[in-house]
This record gives sequence, structure tokens and C-alpha cells, in this order.
Amino acid sequence: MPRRPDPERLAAWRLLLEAHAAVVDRLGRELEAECGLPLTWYDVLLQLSSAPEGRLRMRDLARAVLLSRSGLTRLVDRMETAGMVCREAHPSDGRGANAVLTPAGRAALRRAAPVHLRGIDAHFARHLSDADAAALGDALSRVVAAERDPA
Amino acid sequence: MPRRPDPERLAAWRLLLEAHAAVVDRLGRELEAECGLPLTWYDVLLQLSSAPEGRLRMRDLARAVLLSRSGLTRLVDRMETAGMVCREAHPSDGRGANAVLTPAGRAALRRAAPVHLRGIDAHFARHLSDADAAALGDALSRVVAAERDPA
DNA sequence: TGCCAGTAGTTGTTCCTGCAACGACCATGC
DNA sequence: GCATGGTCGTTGCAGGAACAACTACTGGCA
Repeated sequence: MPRRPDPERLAAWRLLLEAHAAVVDRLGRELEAECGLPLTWYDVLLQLSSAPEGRLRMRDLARAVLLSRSGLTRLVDRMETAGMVCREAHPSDGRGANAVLTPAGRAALRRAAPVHLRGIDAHFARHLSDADAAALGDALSRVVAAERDPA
Repeated sequence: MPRRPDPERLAAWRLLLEAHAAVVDRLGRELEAECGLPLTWYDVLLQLSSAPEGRLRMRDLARAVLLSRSGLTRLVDRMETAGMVCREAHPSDGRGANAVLTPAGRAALRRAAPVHLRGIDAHFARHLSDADAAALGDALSRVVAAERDPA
């Protein structure tokens, strides 16, 4: 017989869906309004800036920003047109390409980060007690890990 | 000065994004593969079935499934073509329309529900302790409530 | 009664995404 | 050397979503 989640956990799942939708929507709008920057662009800039030398292989960047390879190709196209990233051939793998953060991209991230972090605090973090944050981190990291390793 | 979330809460936010993406993607694929039903369709069927008489105003349904009004119009178009819902004029408000669950829609939901619930258990609920579930529900309901009431 | 701001649902348009397919390239086998 | 299977990034294509404009209707007010 199929295992079903109990009502408490089912409600938790539903709440996760609602909270995600509400907060992502809000953060996206705020970032767009105050910095003219889509959330996906911010994510790319952030991932690149926290990578060594501000560059990342397309494949790895796609994984980091939770996008398909083709999706990332178009996204980097747009951001390259906007001058925030550029491409370079991979030094050792002839198939590969790196996306590289440009100074303009770094500047955009510096402008956007305070806005986004303030939003995360106001719309999410502020409502979590220390215990909540710990439990959430614990539980969700197990969920993510289980999905990564189809053990 | 702008308030910034501490690293622990920031990590929790990031994990929520990753868990949401991973689990929604997985659940959607499983439902599509085993029942030929997109996740959004399931959500519509579920909301309708839990409404009195299996009918809901378009506006309310749109809110319930976290979609824009225009998005819901097209979605109901597709589902109506598939015979799972139908529209009827609202009895008292000449502007309004109700989406109504058909027998076929009810049957599809009955087939899909076990699959989906099993998935929620396997990919999400199973990884939560009782305390985790309680903390998650508590915290996320506060987040959602705060977003609903711009207090 | 007639007017009119507000709301409901639909439609046109545009944007973004994933899938499938493709050429280029790597790596391992013979 | 060179075939072969696999990976990387890109592209054609189709589907789904949001925004804004539009029509139809409501409800309050003079």
C-alpha cells in the first residue's frame, strides 16, 4: 500500500509552496523595481562572484542557478548583451565555455545585493526564530540531499 | 542601515529554494509519467474537489492555485477541452463564471492523488521529524500570513 | 433614470523555459 | 591511427505564463 504523508506534513508542504510563491514573487518585483534586475540575473551574478576569479563553466553555472543548459545559454546571451557577463573559451576543454563576470556585472551585483538581502530579511528571515531557522535548515538540507543522491 | 539576514537564515532561504525546485520538478515528472497529468492540472482538480459542490469562481480558483487570472483562463481552456472541468455562468453575478469539476475530472483526481501523495511522502515528508514538521508549519505560516497582510 | 468607478473574465502580445536535435570535441578501446 | 560513445554548448520549436488592453457587468450615487 502506498505511504501517505500525515496531515501535518501535508500542510507543511502546502505552506512551503505558498511561501515560496509569495516570497519569490515579492523579491523579484522589488529587485526589478529598485534595480531593474530580474531575479535570475541576480542569481547568475551572485554565483559567478562567489566562484574563483568570477568565472564558471556554463554547465556548472546552469546547475547552480537551477536552470537547464539551454535556458542558461539564452540567459547568458541576454546578460552578455547587457554587458554584465562575457564568454571565454575554456582553456583546457575545447568543448567548454566559461561565463565571466564583467566589472559592470560586479557593480550591478554590489548595487542589488543590499536590496535583495533586505528583502530576504523582511519577507522571510524576520519571521523565523532561531530554533525555526535551525530546524528548517536541517530538514531541508536532508530533503535536498536525498534528491541529489537517489539512494 | 538595511537589516541583513544572518548566515544561518540566509542558508535556510537558499535551501528552501533548492528543495522547492528539486521536489516540484520531481513530483511533476512522476505525475506526468504515471498519470499524464501536469502538476497545475492536479492542483486545479484538488482545489475544485475540496470546494463545496466542486465549483469555484475563476477569481478564487486563480488565487488558490497561485496563478494570474489570465493564466487560469488558458489553463481552464485546456482542461475544458480535455473534459475535466466545465464552465457555467455565475447564478447571481452576471460577470462571473464558475469552473466546475466533471465526473472525468473527479476520476482523474482519484487516480492521481495516490501517486502524488506517495511522492510527497517519499521526497519531502519522509525526511521531516515531528519537530521539524511543526517548526516548518509554524514558521512558514507566519511568512505566508505576513505576505498576505501587508501589516 | 442615468452615470460611472470598479471588478470579472477574456484576448493579444511578449517573454522565458524545456525538450530534442545538432555539430564540435574529449576519451577510451581496438 | 581511428572508430565510438559520451559530454558541452547552441539552436529550432512548442508550450505555458504574465502584463495590459478590452468588453461586459455590478453597485453606488445623484
